[in-house]
Amino acid sequence: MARRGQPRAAGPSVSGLSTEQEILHAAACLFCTEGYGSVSTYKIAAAARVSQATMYHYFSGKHAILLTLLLDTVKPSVGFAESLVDRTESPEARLWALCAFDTTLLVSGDENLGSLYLLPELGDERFESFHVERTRLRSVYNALVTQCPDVTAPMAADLSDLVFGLVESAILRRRLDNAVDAAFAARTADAALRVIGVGAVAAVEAARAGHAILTDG
Amino acid sequence: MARRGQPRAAGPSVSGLSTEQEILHAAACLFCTEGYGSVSTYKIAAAARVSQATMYHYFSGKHAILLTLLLDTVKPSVGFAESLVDRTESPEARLWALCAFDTTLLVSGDENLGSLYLLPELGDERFESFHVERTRLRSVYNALVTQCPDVTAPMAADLSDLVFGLVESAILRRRLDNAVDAAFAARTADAALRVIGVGAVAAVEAARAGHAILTDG
DNA sequence: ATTATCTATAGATCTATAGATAATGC
DNA sequence: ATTATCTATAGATCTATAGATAATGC
Repeated sequence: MARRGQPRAAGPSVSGLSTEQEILHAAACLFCTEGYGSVSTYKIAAAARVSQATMYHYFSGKHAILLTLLLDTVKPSVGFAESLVDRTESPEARLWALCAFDTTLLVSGDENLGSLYLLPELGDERFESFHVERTRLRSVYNALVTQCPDVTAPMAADLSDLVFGLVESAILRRRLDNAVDAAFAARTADAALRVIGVGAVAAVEAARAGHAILTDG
Repeated sequence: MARRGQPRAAGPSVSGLSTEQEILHAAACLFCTEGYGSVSTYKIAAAARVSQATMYHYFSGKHAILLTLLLDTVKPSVGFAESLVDRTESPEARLWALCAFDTTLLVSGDENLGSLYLLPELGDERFESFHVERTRLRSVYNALVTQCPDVTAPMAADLSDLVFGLVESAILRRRLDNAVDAAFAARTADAALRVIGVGAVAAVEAARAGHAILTDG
């Protein structure tokens, strides 16, 4: 199973990751903690233990690395969100599940990958396809919030933005305090239902049904 | 009132701002939209219509510009927050006022200055004094949430982080949709009270009293 | 004399490519 | 032959400083 091509000067990957994965991992770590523009291709390559030129064998430039990371991070959320649209559980239960799912993604993993969503450099048009995915995700939040019986039509857009914001604030929280416990996602989802005005009794039932969506699949 | 020194080649400021203010304004705009590491001192100087070297007359480097912007932005929040600590209104009312005040600051002004809080580059030790101020602000959120009678002690830290996150999510919202109406801050403050479990009746009274704090001063 | 600005530039760094090298596959 | 990697480097860009210049203040 040995690979083709000149061997890496620094020796093979200890983690067993492919070179491409090692580059992505190193870049994710650096982009999240030091920023995009502040990190050079040289620095990424050094962290991935390859020469700077080797990066170009896998990616056309730094922007292509970031785009890959962004799409890999957002796509699971979009996939789960869109799978909820046609389910028969109540909108509150599905919203609970979506909030808990996304919060879990944001607070798990070695790096705080959600940080990538906050980079000002994402305004660059090269990252347009990421924004398309993110907008799809927001649309599902908006659809579920709108369907909740407690939500009146004029408030729906506003409340769905507040809920979306509450979930994404997990990114900010994690920066301050990397130790987030396992139940944090459930508490965030509970708080989301309170934000849209679901009463205490209905919220308990929605949380139960939402949790069931996550566990049965 | 003419100023000393060689005149600026590009002519005097049209806006009436001092050169130093023009540099800060240009840098704020660029840092928020393009990032910190991605913006060169040359680009800031060009936007401020001075030579790149002139920047160094006012600031020891790019980091000093960012630190000035950060402290100028966070200090009004800290000042207001700490003025609330010794007031006699209910903790819910004071929390409402703080959320509304901070949200208003985040959504007003030409630039989305709150974006600066999200830059990964803030991990650099040069920005430590900003983090000290931000921690003081968080402490007031935590103190007010803890004092609310609806909040049980084991939940207090978590709920105050959720509230703090909800307020800061105004930064993310504004990036998506710069047109935020005047009542958005009040709706965010209302949502914050729901997050910590204040009942509907008590929330109306807290919002009224909180609003009074903002208007009487 | 002091101040604010400018021009010029040295030295550092960064990106992207050209071309060599060392492995496997056929 | 193909692939993955390396070394070397051209050219672009960026930071920070040195030193000149053009205004006001005394």
